[in-house]
Formats: sequence, C-alpha cells, structure tokens
Amino acid sequence: MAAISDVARLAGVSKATASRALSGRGHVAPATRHRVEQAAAEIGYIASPDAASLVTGRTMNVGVVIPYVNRWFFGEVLEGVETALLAAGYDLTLYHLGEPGPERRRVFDFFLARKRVDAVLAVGIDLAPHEVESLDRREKPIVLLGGSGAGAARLSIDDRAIGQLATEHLLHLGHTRIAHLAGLGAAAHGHSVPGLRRRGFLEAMSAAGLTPAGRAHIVEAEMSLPGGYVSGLQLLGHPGRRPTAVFAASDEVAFGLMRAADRLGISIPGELSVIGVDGHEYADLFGLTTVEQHPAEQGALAVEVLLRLLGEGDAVDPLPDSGAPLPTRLVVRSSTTSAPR
Amino acid sequence: MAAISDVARLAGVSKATASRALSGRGHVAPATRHRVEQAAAEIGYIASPDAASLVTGRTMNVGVVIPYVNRWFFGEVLEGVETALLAAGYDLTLYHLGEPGPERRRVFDFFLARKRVDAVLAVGIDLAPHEVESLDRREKPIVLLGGSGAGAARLSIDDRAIGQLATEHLLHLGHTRIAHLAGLGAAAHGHSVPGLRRRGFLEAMSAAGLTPAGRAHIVEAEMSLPGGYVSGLQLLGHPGRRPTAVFAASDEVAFGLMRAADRLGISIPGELSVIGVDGHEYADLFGLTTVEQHPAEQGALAVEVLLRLLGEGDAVDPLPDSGAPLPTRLVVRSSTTSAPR
DNA sequence: TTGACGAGTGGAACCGGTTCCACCGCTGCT
DNA sequence: AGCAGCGGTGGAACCGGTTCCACTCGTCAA
Repeated sequence: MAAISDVARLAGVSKATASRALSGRGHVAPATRHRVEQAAAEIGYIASPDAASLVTGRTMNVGVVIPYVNRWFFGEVLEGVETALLAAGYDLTLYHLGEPGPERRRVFDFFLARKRVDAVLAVGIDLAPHEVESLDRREKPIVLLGGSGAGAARLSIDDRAIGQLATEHLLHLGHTRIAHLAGLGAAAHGHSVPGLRRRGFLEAMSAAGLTPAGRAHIVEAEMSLPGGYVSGLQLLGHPGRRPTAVFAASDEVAFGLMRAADRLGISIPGELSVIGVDGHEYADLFGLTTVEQHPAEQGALAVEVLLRLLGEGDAVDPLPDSGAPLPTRLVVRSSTTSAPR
Repeated sequence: MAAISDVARLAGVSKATASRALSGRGHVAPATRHRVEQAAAEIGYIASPDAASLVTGRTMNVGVVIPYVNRWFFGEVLEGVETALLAAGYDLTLYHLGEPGPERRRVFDFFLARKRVDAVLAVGIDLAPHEVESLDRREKPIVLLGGSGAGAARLSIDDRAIGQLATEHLLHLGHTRIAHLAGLGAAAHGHSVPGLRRRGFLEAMSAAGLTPAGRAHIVEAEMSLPGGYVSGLQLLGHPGRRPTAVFAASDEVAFGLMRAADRLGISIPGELSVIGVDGHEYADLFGLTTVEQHPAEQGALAVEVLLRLLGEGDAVDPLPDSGAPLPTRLVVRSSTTSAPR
C-alpha cells in the first residue's frame, strides 16, 4: 500500500527526510516534520516493520518460551509479560514447549535462531548449555524467570527458602508428623523448583531434629490439581501413620490434596493442616495457607530487565535488585492450625 | 551473519539459484541443489524471514487475539492453536486484550494493522465492524472462534442449544425449581455466549411450561470460580425458595457454586443438582455433570481453517463441516440427580 | 573578513532475500 | 534440418525502509 516514498512525495521532501521525521531520529525542521506527519496521516501510512528490521536488525519482538500456558502460575506470568511488552511497543511471540522432545529442538534451532526476535524470555525452563550458546552466538539476550541456564540473566524466587519457611510454619504450630507432596522430579533434580522446595523442607525438618518417616512422607505429584488429588489419596490412604500436616509443592497440588482429604473424610484443618505455594487466585476462597509469590509482577519485572539488556530506555538506572530473590510472603489462612492434642 | 550471497559464492552459483535451491521453488538440478544445501549447512546459514517477508508479503506469522489467558477455556484454546501453528511453520504473536479500552484500539490500529501478521485469529471476542474492516482492507483473513464479527470466518459451538440441553437434563430429572447462574451481560447482550446460554435455558423452561421465579432465579456471575462463589452465595442464600437445581454458565462458575453450597451446608447432589459447561479438566475430579466442549481441538481446527484461507496446503479438500456448530457432549456425573421427593 | 560548526536536507547505498526476464543447450517433434 | 519447448542458470530489479555522506546555508567566534 502506502510506502514512505509516497509520503515523501506528498510532503515534497526526500525519503531520507521523511524517514527522519517519522522515526524521530536526526535533525528535521519542525515545519518539515509537521508537513510529513500530515502527509502520512492523510494517506494512512503505516511503516513496514519488516523493512525496518531488515536494515536496523531490531525486530521489536520478543520470544517467550513457556512450558505450560494452562497452569495458573504460567498463565499469570504470561499476562504480566504480555502487558509489559505491549506497553513498550514490543510484540510477543509465544513458544509453548511441551515436555522435552523433538519439538523443542525445532523451536530453538529454527524458530528462535532466525532473526525474528530481539531477545528470549524463558519462563520456568531449564536451558541446556547448547541452547544458551546458540542464542548467545546470535547476540540475543536471554532472561530466565525461574528455571536454569548458565550464562543468562536470571530472576527467581528462593525456592529452597520457601520450602523451609512453609515447613517452619507447620513446625511452629507444633506439628511433627509432617509430609511433603513434592513436584515430579524433586528427588532426581536437586536444582529444579520441586527439588529446591524439597530441600528446604528437609533442612527445616532436620533443623527441628525430625526426620520424615521414610519415603512414605515424601510423595511426588504432578504439579496440578489432579496430580495433587491422586498423590494425596496415596499419602493419606494409610490411616496408621497419617501425617497431621502437609506441605504441598504448589497451591494447585494443595487443592487436589484438600479434595482428596474431603473424599476420605479427613477434616481440614482439624485433622490435617495444609500449606501450599503460589498465592493462587483461588487460595483465598479455599482458605488455603500459602507462601505467596506474584507471577504477573514477576513477568513485568522480567520484561523490565530484558528491555534494559536491549538498551531500551535510560540505561542509567540500575537493574532493580539484581541478584536478590523475588519477594514472597507467608499468608496464613484457615487450612493450617495447631497440631491436634 | 551468513547471508545467502555467501552460500551462493561458496557453492559457486548465483544468488538466484541459491534461493531457488533452498526455498524449493523453481527448477534446480539435483546436483546443484545438493551443493547449495551443503554450503548452507557448512556456514550455518539461516534465512532472514524479514527479508523474505519484505519481498513476498508473507510473514508466516499469525496474530492471536484473546481476552484472557488464565481462564481454562482460553488457555486450552491457546495451547491448541500454538501447537497447530508451530507444526505448520507459523509463528504466533499473542495479543491479550483486556476489557475493551484504549489498549484495544492500539492493538488493532497499530499492532495488527502493520504488515507483521498474515492473518488474525480472534478467540471469544466481539469484533466491531470497523475492526473487521480495518483488517479486511489490508487483506488479512480473520477467523473467529466464538465471539462475533460480521464478515469473518467463524467457528463456534451452539451456545443456545447447549443452554437448552443442560436445562433439559435437569428437567428430565424431575426438577422444576431450576435456577441459572448466567455469565455477566447475559441479559444485556442476547447474542453473546452468556446471552445465548441464557436464552437456551429460558426456551427449555418455557417449553416445559415453567417460568423461572423472577430474577431471583437468574443471577449473573463473573465467569470464574470466585465469580460463581459470590453469586452462588447470593443465589442460595435465601432458604425460602431455594432452587433444587442450577445450570451454571461454565464449569468454573459451577465449581464456585459448589464451593458456596459447601459453605452453606447444602449437599450436592442431595439437596442441589449442578450442571456446568466446558468439560474443564477438574470436572471429573469434582464429579461435575457438564456439557463438554474441546477447546484445544477447536483451536487446532480454527488454525486449519485459517491456513486454508491463506492458501496453505492443498486447497482441494473442503473446509471441515464449515458452518456446522462444533461438537459438544453431555457428560453426566455425580453432581446431578433426581429432584428430591 | 574568514573559517568553523551545526542544523537541515537530498542522493545513494544498503539490508537479504525473491522473482522476472533473458539466455543457453539439449531433446524431441515435424 | 529446423524449431519449439523446457530444464537450468545468471543478471538485475525490487521490496520499504534506514543511514552514511556530501552539500548548502546561516550563525557566531576569532
């Protein structure tokens, strides 16, 4: 349709001047700028981002890699990221990485390697060294929110401290038979989110002189409500040595556990205290005690860091709290209470 | 980095031939093609999509406009859409439209109007005529999944029929005092999703010779779990003429209602039958009777239609069931039972 | 008065592909 | 034998911007 040369002709200036006037770079007399803007508006000129990208090398587009969109935490992050990017004039290209597989390789080698994104924001993903390097080589900044990957900027909460804090809350209430509904892979991957939360749990327990009753008191669950339900039934199914309190690796897992308790006729918090992690939007409704984090804000913050890396805005102000873990907060509700007797 | 001219030089051919060899368009001798591919692999050549877009006008990128990412239905659709687009080699640029506001205008006038997307897929959004027209003028196909917008290809379930079906299920069980937890705006916007479901409800009721007991038996709720809880308390709060069955406009609303019933000590299904709509992943766990739809499949189907409109693939095979409503299915679980006495 | 400098502008190269057109040589048909 | 037709290839234009460089003109300092 309308190209910048049309605008230039209509305004009686050269392409060069029209470009300067519209993009705001370089010197243009105010009167000229006005004429060009007028002309652009008149013919409904819209710049082609492709042409601009081709020559500047900047696409104004950020790739977001995320393992789930339908888990509360990730959906919330995505919303925060999208809003922040849009506000900065950036597009967001979404890559939903399922379980590690051949698809994943395709995303990194084909989609992200092309010159279509200026940077990559990975949420809750463990990046392999060659994946980081492949993006590094193309000088695309990477920001990690949670997850891991050597050599990339990284924001995250302190999952170990969270596990500790949640467990200590239960300990302070006098519980001693405390179980942990961990995320899948907690035992196998010590550095993963489930792994760190599990470690915090174990540290708090042993600091209190307690050892969880064997593997019966640490059960792994898929990090979802149904996962919590299934593993919850398993955990609570043996009436003999049933725990009086459970630290669930996420709120969704906790909801599933509560549902399982309900099904088994175990009252909460009377017979069982439950604490989760996340600050899920339903936590209040279900009276779930939890360690809150704020995924939408985290997403916005990650975008801020990313824009800094891209040299956007005044490079003067330093990164906000770079290095420090993101804020979390213990919120006590009705799902936890003192140990029975 | 490496440009196609480098590949061409290394392979000893012209840019033109290198381009043909790599893109697969036009005639190239097998031996030549092989030499070019070899050369491309050797220097790690990756084509610049910007340059290609500039000249072909095709971006291999689809804009997806969605009002929520953190509602189950929408998250599920998004996953389906993303997977299908990725498989076809397309990128997905996400635009999260909050409530109608100034942001929305910006998305349509600035982001979508540029030449960066080949087509737009709008999920659950009512497009204003000028929004459709603005995209039409730029010859960008639009596919609607749910929502409305004259002049665009549209896929949707039959929300009126669903309301009718759900209500009839309750009627068949002998209920007569049936309430409806409608979505926000159901009364005001008759053509919206909540509006159509409400209409189906009313039609089924009057076909059975019943009239809902005034406005006390149709309450509007935000289409979320907390929304269903709040409005559920309101609906069930008057013990006098409490309904024996409720048709909730979505599964999430139904979950909230069930939670409210729980809080009020009303047993389900003993004292109250509940039916929802969606086929939420938690429905099975909570024993919720529902009219299932399949958002991920719907998303994939919408992508298929979109690719057809873009002339992708063999244009021979016709649109799948174009015009016919998307499939839904009544799934009876333990939240509904015969009317008391 | 002269020269340096900066604002303001135009010409042209350039980004990295795709595609039109011309051309060559070979096959196969008349 | 002559020519149409096609496979195979290269040259060059082109997509729509941005930016380097050169140039002019006016101002201000030496």
